[in-house]
Amino acid sequence: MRYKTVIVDDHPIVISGIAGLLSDLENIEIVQKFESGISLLDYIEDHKIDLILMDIFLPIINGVDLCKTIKQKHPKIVIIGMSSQSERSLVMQFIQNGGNGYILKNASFDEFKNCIYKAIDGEIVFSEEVKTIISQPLSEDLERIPGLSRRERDIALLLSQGKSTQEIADDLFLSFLTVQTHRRNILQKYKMKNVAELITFLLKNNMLN
Amino acid sequence: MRYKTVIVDDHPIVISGIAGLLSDLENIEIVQKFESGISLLDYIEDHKIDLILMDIFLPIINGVDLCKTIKQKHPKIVIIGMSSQSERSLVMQFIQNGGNGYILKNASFDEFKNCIYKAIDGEIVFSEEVKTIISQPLSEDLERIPGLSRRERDIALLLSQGKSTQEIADDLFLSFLTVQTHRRNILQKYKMKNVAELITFLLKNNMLN
DNA sequence: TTTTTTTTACCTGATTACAGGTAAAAGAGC
DNA sequence: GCTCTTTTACCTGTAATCAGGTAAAAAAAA
Repeated sequence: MRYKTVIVDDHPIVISGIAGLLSDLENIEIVQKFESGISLLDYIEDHKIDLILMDIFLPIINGVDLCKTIKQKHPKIVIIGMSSQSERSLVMQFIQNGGNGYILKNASFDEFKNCIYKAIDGEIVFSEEVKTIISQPLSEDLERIPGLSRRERDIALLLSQGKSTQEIADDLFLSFLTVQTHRRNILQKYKMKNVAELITFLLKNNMLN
Repeated sequence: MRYKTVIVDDHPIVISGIAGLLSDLENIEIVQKFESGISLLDYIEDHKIDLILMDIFLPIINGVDLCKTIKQKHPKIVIIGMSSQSERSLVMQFIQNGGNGYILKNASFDEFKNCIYKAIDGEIVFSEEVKTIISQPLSEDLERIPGLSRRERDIALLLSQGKSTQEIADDLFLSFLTVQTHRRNILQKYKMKNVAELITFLLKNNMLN
């Protein structure tokens, strides 16, 4: 049996690179290439597909949402995500939305081939560098940081827009004193001296938006 | 004459994609492929090269510095930069350091071919999307933003670390009042209400570090 | 249901930031 | 030389933040 495979990437060069790589694999058949997720969604309704290799950073619709949409209707299709750089949270998000694996584009040809074969066999696969990314920071980066509550995030966002305590209170229909308490709690939670340090911290850790 | 060409990219897939593309061009001969700039610098001393296609985001040494180094010793080599996303300032920097062109990786095969041919003929070339990037934002993004002076950047950096006016004054051996003046000037320059808004602005525009 | 977290709210005092105006010395550019 | 920008510095007053303690609804989790 030959696995009907499609490639989704907004870089023509990358598509041709992957296509060249996959042409070595006998039981993989490339049936189509796409530069956006929209065109893939059209195609998928009328054609049988077994395997999808997709870039995560795509125009219009991103890889995570694309994966989720496809998996809802076609759970049997094996989907492998790719990107140049990667963050732990992004990889986890992709897997939680049904992805069968994640490969960094700096992976070697052998890594690519191994991952694809294992994914077809039903395994969840990661390229080497992805493995180190998702295993290491678990103890320090994500578990150490408590995370903002909904209200705290609202207030932090308004703080980053330069609003004063009074303005935030007016915006959220709260008492001045309530907002003041939230401010203090946020600062204490991360042991920050003032909003300046807090916002630097929040922005660098992508905790706003 | 066949142009001796090397490709530098830390993604094996991209290398093979470009190699596949260039194999169609009769007067281009790919003599070597590299995953980092260091190995290229070694190679270049002992071998004749006419054309280099290089990724800008490389490990250890970045594309801009690599281009500068090569051009100092070998000004006749034609160097074309590539990247996935691009900022205006980065493209300009690359050209100012001797680059002969810049192509976004989402360019079509035809764009790639055209750019390479024109670059060989001595032109400075850009792919379509790069052209729009470097022409459009001139009036709003870059010229509108005055930029921080050295001292202002020092102070802004310490502010982002949560330091108070007095602490900054102590750190930089300045009067409290001097730092206060700088703070006000920075806020006025960008019409920001307070440090919170300022730091959001500076970080989002990569104006710190 | 009980427990924990979140959200709401108040009081006080010390510290700091912000807005206004002013100005001289040093350096860069023409 | 002159001009513009930058860096340095001072004074005053108002407004806002920060740190301390306290506490009761409301919501979420156990």
